[in-house]
Amino acid sequence: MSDNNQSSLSLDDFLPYRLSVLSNAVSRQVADIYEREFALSIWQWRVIAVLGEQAGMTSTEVAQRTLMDKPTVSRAVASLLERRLVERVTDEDDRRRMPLALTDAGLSIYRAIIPRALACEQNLLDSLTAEEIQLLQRVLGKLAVTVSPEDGLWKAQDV
Amino acid sequence: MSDNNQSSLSLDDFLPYRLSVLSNAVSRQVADIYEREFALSIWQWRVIAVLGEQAGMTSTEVAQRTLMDKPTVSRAVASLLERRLVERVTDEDDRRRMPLALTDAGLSIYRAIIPRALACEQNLLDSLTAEEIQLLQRVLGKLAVTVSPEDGLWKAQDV
DNA sequence: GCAAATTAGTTGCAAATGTAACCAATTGTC
DNA sequence: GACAATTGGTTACATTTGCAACTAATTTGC
Repeated sequence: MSDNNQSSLSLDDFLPYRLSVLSNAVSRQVADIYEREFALSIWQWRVIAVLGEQAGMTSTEVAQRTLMDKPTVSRAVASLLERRLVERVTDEDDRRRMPLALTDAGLSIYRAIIPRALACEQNLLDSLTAEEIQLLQRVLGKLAVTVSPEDGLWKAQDV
Repeated sequence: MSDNNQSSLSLDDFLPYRLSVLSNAVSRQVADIYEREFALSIWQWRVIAVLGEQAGMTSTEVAQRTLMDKPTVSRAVASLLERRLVERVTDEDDRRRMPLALTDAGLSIYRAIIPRALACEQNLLDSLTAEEIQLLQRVLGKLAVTVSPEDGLWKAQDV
């Protein structure tokens, strides 16, 4: 927070480190919800989250959307299929594509997690003023564009 | 960035997700420096970074400081010892403790990386105004306290 | 001053990752 | 319409990971 101008680096003041530390702490809080209560991995939760937002995505689309790599999506989907939280059909117009959707069970888990996750987020935001929140959102957007201008944002690891 | 009040969640607007995505993108940029040019893993780089800041720490202290777990530190230190970037002595007052320090080679790598890392950070900050930077620092601090009040901050994964 | 409990650090092992190789269906090109 | 190139998706394999068990040195309690 002090001198990040020339040749000295204090890890604690180093933005990438601070972001990482914060992001991980926040992720852990959210993870407690879906891991502990629903036995979902981060990846499984992400698949559910995007399918909840938009049904009918294929594995590849989920991967692009969430920045998971293909094998990770494949495995997450496999276990979700097994648990009957997700179902999959073959697109007859292009039989390589296999659009996914939440089952009723998957949807109800999705709906159970959402308010918890939002409450968790709200808990964080409650420590900030309205101006700070607004500015944080703007700054995160700006930084995201700066680091990966191509895709506008996106590059993740743990929700 | 829109409605995160009640029952709908847009992953893109979800703070934990945004933080994660951003943090990972930023980490990747920094990682390019120490991985590509110096063949250091994140863990190895972190050990070097803290020893560069404060020599004489033991593995356990490094672990606490950087939130790595003990085996990870142990392995990172082992490879750094092998590459003669770090040296280790046995504390004769407590022969379990083995304080670490950078060798000359380690120090010169440290010094080579620092300006690159800071430039990378600066590149990010350049997209923000002075007020935004100041406020970002404050907000990150507040959020860190909110997520993990005990240790004030700390919980990381990739620099 | 000795046994139990603690602490520093390492190692074993099982699970999670990611890269690359892979199969299958589709598209493009000639 | 056949063959190369592409794309959706899975599988194999080597590496990384993190927990738990372990050894060694030290401290505590009695």
